[in-house]
Amino acid sequence: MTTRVRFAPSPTGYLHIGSARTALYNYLYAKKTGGTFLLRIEDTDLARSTDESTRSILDGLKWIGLDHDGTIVFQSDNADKHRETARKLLAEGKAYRDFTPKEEQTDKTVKEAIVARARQADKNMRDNPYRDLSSVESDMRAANGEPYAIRLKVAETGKTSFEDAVYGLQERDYSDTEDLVLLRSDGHPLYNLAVVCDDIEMEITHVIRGQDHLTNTHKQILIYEALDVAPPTFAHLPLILAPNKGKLSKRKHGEVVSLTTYRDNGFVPAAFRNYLALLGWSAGSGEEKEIYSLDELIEAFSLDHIHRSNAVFNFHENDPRHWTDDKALWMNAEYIRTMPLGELLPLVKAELRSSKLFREEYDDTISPPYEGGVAAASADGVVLPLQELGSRDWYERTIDLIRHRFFTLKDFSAQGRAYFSEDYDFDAAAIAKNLTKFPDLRDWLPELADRFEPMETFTEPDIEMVVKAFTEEKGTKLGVIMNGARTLLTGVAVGPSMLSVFETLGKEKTIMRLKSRVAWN
RNA sequence: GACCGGUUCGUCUAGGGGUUAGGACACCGCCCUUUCACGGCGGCAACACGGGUUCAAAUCCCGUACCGGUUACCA
Repeated sequence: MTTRVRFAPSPTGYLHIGSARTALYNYLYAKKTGGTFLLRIEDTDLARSTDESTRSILDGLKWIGLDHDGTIVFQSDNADKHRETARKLLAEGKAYRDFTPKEEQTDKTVKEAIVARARQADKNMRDNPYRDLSSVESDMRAANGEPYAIRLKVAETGKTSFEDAVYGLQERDYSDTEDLVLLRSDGHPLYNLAVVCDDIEMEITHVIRGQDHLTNTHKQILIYEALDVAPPTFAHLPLILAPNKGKLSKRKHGEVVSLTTYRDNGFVPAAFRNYLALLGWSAGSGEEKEIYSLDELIEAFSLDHIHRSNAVFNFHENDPRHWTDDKALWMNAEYIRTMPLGELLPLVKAELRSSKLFREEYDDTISPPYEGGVAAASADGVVLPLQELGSRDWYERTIDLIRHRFFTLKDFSAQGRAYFSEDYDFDAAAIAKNLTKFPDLRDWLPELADRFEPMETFTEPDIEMVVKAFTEEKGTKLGVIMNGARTLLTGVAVGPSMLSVFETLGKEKTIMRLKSRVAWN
């Protein structure tokens, strides 16, 4: 029997990172076992489900690279089958009609009711007066149009048990499980019924989902048993918690919990996927690897290395530099600086495009692509100065140069803006540290520009000679000139070797910016 | 309250009877250097607590504490 798993989100908001991780684990397990990864949208809560949420979930899955197999199942399409199943159970005497009038409740009153019920100890789960109503009377009252819900008739004694692939043997006494409602009095099928029916119909072999469903599982097993169908294997996942070890929610924690936030804030999908995979699972057995490609994850993944304890997602509110978990940020930086340039380029292109910094000549396909680390050369093997390279070569080499200190793709258009536009901002701290502190630079930098003017080849060795001679002449330190120039040329205090910056920007821009007075005012 | 889980550095984790308790992130220091959030080297830092079992417990058992989940005619 081949493995069939499903990811079954309810479209009541954006894709939560915890859900994204659940989807990832399902995907990894399917790929690992050569199985099928299905997608089911659990949209039976009509009041809260929205198409927009569905779209956002689909976008998120696509972004993080989890393509599902087969067509998407919308649970609401199966409502008739769910109702039929409930009626079948009723006809077989495994469920009963509950004529207790429905209480009108809001989310708030429900929570209050749960707390209130908690206070009454030793509640008997079988005290429903309609549980043992004769079928004759039940049928009669129903025929009279009296509204009723259908509840599963849970046996008086016994227990449900199953072997969870993560948490091991799970047992629950029937006396701890109520006669759960299968069908609402308005005919609407409820979650546990719908899930079981759909999982049976979709021939799901492994249910991999959050640990918050652990107790639901006992109810669902009861339904499987009533239906006389063997339940699938269950694997429950530890939860992802907020820094205070509480629930990670949109209400409380805002957009850090939404997958789309990471897409919109310059994350490399593979990096975030890698991070998520390691939050609740590890390869074990002394493996000290952190960076995993998708193929490596599939290769290493197994249910028995999923952790049992919840993990804290350690972001820092009100700290822009640590706005999300440090390890996620680090991993993203790691991907940006080490991934093959060819894979990074499309991501950077999208970022620069959205900031209107991308120019079509960067895409010029006439010149061969820059491969990273190797200087571009003309046909006869002579290394060409950068400014003589084609636009595409210049662009690709520049991206390769500046990516080493970037944390997100946003940095290419923010800190990296000066490489692509004349319209860039100056960091106040950088100006204070590298320019205003040395007033002489006000005259020296334009003067340095004059020294560059007559240069025929504007390459690193030549530039170095000119700058060094200039520094000695002025009797100052090389750092003063270099750092001042860096601030003026790029607007920021950090970046690659200054000689590469000069060469990358080219003679013309270098001269122009050195003479500019903008930063000084 | 009841039922069910969980507890190794600040965080993610390895280790599951004998280890100087390992790695990663963060933080700190040194080196490299014209700057730097790159790179190199190093440092700080953990087995929740109490009993037992055992020659030996972070590891097995029991209890306590704390944290989490569930307890809907929500999903």
